[in-house]
Amino acid sequence: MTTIDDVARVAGVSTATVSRALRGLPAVSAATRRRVLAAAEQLQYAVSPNASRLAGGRTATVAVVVPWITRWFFGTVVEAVEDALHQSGYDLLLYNLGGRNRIRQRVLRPTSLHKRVDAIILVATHLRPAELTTLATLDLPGVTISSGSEVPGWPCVRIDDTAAARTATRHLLDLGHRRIAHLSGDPDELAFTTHRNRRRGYQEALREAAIVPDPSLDLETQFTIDGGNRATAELLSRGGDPPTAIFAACDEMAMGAMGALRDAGLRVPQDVSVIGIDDHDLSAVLGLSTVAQPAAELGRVAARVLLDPLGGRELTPPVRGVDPGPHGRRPSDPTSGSVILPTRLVVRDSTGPPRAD
Amino acid sequence: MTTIDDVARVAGVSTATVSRALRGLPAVSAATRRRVLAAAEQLQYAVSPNASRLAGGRTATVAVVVPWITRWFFGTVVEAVEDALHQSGYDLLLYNLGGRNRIRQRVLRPTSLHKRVDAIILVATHLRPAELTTLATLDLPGVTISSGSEVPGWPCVRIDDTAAARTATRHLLDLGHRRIAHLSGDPDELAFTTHRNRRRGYQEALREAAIVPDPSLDLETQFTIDGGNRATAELLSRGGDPPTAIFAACDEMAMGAMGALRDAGLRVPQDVSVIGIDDHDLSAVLGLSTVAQPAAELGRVAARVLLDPLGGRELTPPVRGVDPGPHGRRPSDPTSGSVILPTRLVVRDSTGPPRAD
DNA sequence: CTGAAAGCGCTTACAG
DNA sequence: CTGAAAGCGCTTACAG
Repeated sequence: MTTIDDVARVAGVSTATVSRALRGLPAVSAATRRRVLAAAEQLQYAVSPNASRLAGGRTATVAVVVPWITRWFFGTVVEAVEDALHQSGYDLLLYNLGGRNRIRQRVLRPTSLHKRVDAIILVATHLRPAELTTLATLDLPGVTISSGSEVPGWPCVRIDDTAAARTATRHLLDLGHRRIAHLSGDPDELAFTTHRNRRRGYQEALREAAIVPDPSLDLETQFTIDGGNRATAELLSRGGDPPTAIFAACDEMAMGAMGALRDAGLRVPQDVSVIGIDDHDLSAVLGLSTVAQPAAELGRVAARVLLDPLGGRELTPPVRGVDPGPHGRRPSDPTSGSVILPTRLVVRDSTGPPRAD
Repeated sequence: MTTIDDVARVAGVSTATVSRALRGLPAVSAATRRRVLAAAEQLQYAVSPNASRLAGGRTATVAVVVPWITRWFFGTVVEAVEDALHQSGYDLLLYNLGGRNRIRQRVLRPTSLHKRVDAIILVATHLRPAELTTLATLDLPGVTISSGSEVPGWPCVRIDDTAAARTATRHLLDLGHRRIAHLSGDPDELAFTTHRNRRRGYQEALREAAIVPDPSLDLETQFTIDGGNRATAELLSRGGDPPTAIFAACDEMAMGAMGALRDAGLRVPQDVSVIGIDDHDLSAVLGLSTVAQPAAELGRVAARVLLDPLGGRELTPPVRGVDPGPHGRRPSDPTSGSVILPTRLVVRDSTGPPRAD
């Protein structure tokens, strides 16, 4: 294996000079730099990340923690984050919680991320008190996306969930619907603040229309196609007065709802209207009305918010305490750098006026 | 930051003993081990991965290269691989090619993965000759999943694409269809051997039924919902004699096709039958008939095939050359360890007999 | 602009 | 079973 010593020998300089030349540091003459680069090229030299990181005191690695990489929102976020990190010279260490507690314990405990990453991106994950303490102990910079928990000192990049839900619900109200069901996430799911805020928006919109929310129309299930499917099937199996419209807290649940309606012989939107939140890839094809959220943009912005203070390739230690410096986050302003990105109502074929009968 | 020296001091032993005790090596007395573990616990000590890897000569990291993390198949594979790797103590370094050449160059060049990972998992990626040379130069163990290219010395975990396509097509033939269209992947896509094999299965099934494949019914597009949508729209816009059934090379394309058919006012399956390959999460909800492939199982098996010779947590250097040793792969048997997993026809509501007219 | 030397925090023969 | 010491391959003051 060729090392920095080999390059130094071939170029006729010291290893210190090789190190500087290869990293583009200023204190190297043009001629020397050329010789070093030529030697490195000739030897097909690649720096050892472990040696470099050990000596340099930084890992150039960011942990990305997501609940379920297979779901549209998280996959899209990770794709954007991966691109941004790699462009800035950072490695991406992926942790997929997947609802498994053993993974949670491995990731969210003091000894696992410690010394392993320079920063953390936490996507839609609700933290238990002990886990928050762990993160505080780690004392690493980080950013949350669609935060399930506020982490002190970490900015959060998100949409306004309450407003998005209100927009979706109001769209149904404007069409004339009065009995509007809501499919919400399981409170045990990882980011239940998302569910809570979307429910709040739903209820606010109803109340603004002088409708008292009917608890029997508000179902908790999984944030998945299958969850939406089962919840809707249950709603329909109850008998009584079914809703004329369904607001699902995400597009995947909305798709599941559409499937259940079809199975029950009901037409969308003639018999029941359906709207979600996301603008999933499939939504356009299925004609699903939705409130679009910019998942990729959330990832891009989060990476930028995180990396800017880190200084791109030149990591400076996270700033803490009394004097936060020019880029520092003030303890009194724990969400400095937080960003809320806009959503947009997209009306397609799955929503229409209720039947006249 | 607490180091191994701190633990050694508190436990009253040398750092060598701490190192051995913490890693569970046998040559430590029970009493000493207890003291060391207690000291480590008390100090909240976590080993520095970089120092450990530099000294130990292994990275305990596996690179996972996928074309598009946002697509169902790759997301599902990555989820399974991530679980298996983390359980075995390996980090997962994610590379999402995303059709971007700059990423390709960063990943698939000699200096990027070198010294950074112990092994590579390459998912459905077709390699150019120069990239194959690069991998040979890196001389790392690896495994391909749904291989786009045979990498010498790397086993491949996959389904039989030709057989899966034949099964799907035969299902349509058995229902009485004669004009069956095929939606295939773009030849520039990353894993075009997949497309080629699925086309072959389609054509073989037709020929077995004494039907000459009609090139005008065989469309190349992207392996996505949108690709299937546009290809189907084009098929329908041509006029003439439309197909009575569509075999899409993956479920996402099939979903796009269903959308285009709906937009054209055609019913599935009364007017046109549709079948895909995958068994995507959404397929059950949409009632899409398909040939199911075990994406998660492909990932699990690939991780096992890769990690078994690596010896789990105790990495031994990859075996090369004349004497491959007990776990080695013989140069004369480049795909030793390769696995083909079974697929399964799943008939739902999107396929039926052609119209009688 | 350049180099000698210390140091990053571990692991691993080697010796006992 | 345990320890002293060398070494992994870099980076970084420090000195010039």
